[in-house]
Amino acid sequence: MPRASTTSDPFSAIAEPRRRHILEFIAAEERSVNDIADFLEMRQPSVSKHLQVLRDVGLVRARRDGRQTLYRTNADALRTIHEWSRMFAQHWGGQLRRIKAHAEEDR
Amino acid sequence: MPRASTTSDPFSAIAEPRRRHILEFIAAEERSVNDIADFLEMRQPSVSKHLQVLRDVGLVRARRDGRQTLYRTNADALRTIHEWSRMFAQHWGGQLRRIKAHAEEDR
DNA sequence: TTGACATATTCCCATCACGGAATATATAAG
DNA sequence: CTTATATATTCCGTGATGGGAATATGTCAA
Repeated sequence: MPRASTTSDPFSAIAEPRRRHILEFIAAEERSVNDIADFLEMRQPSVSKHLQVLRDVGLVRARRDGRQTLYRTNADALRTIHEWSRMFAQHWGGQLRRIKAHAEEDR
Repeated sequence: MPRASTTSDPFSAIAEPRRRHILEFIAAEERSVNDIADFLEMRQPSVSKHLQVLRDVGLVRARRDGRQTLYRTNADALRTIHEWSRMFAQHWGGQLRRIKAHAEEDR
């Protein structure tokens, strides 16, 4: 049986490096499909398909602006992943101070 | 082209729900292969194969103890994922902000 | 309408991940 | 050494994945 469907699980969606790159690029501000394609040196159809996957799992949102479609991250969905990985924080190495600092941040 | 090899990237490794379950189960204390298989109701070879993947990307460590092999999480590796998802933290709770900012709905 | 631009979708295909079953290896006990 | 237990590995079949190419859809301007 193959991996969990990429269109039903944020963890699978970010398994693809290209999709992580897209998320990183649009994190600061919304971008059009071609902006993404140009910056990441990908073909437009490939970008559109990745964006569709990211939309299906709720990791990005889209907004029409004339002929363009602007995409932005839905950071709240990425929070799921952050929370999950946080489960292991108690075993992280490093100073207690750093762990405390993270605890404060996540509040 | 398929997804990035599951044996080279922690993000791909945790894309599989079973592997996340394994990580969750052994997070508290190290466990043997059969303990994992019993608890998660999986076949032993399947567990061994998933553990091998997790070892290859450094997410778990193994220790021989007689006939058993005890596995534990390498939480520092999971920290990579935590840090990556933290990149989007500045936009968390942004749902309300966005609703205020844009009256128009997505697409 | 026609044409240019922007994005989405469809089809094809090589690749690879997963589970199942069988088997191999390793360690301990008798 | 032989046997039982614990885990690892191999082989196979099925099915999802992502890129490429072509095409479709959508939007604006003249």
